[in-house]
Amino acid sequence: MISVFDIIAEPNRRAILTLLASGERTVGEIERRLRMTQPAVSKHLRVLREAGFVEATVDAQRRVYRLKPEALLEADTWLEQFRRFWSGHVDALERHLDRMHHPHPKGKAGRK
Amino acid sequence: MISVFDIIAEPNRRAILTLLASGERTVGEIERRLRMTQPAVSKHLRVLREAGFVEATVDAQRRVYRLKPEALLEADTWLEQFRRFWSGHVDALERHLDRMHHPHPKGKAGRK
DNA sequence: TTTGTATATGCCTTGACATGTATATACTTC
DNA sequence: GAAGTATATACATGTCAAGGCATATACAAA
Repeated sequence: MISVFDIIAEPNRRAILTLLASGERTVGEIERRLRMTQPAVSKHLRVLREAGFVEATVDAQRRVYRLKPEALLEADTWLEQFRRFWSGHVDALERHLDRMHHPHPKGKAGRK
Repeated sequence: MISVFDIIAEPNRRAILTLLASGERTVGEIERRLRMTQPAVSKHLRVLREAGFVEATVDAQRRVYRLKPEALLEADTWLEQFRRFWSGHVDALERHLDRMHHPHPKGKAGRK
């Protein structure tokens, strides 16, 4: 089971996703737009397809690929836990950092 | 230059970031909480530190690590381009998917 | 049916990275 | 200073993924 994070770790894959965010494309279009070799594109598309990030419909010899944005939700959800740090005002961040600098009341590790 | 996406692609690294989101910790604390070996923790922390995701202060033999949340902003920013797909109402997504199904008025690729 | 176009796949090489074990370093306490 | 604690680093190893090239497959046009 490959994770969302593995998917978006690859730059070319991110580029493909970004491109598809603007509308569906054929393999050839992606190939030319992103200046990748055709096999490279096909392979990335396969990964993206099997992971549920894109889907394709057949048009004669062409395959038209289309984004399945829901798949990215998980990554966004994970980032949510950090969003509080930068969203809102700088103050919120500052207050937090401030808090971070004080010793937390956790179980003091050094048992010696 | 290692990217944000490479950083968060590693599960243990994500775990460390999540843990640090709740407050600063020493290496030993991380080690025990996440049940990783000490060298593993140190190595991931090194990567995180050099990439600007955490910082450490010295306390005798201990190093207290602390999150630098700003570093994650870039990932959040990248995801922003997809957020419109799922944010708001289902309608928004449906309308989009609908649009995606229609042939886009791009340069028809097949020049033959 | 031959030729061209569009996409997928197989094989191979290469490089990056995560981990484990062992060890070095620094500090502290006795 | 000797022994223990906390962390970093070196080295060796295994895994895995990305890319290149060649080729297979499917469809189309002539």
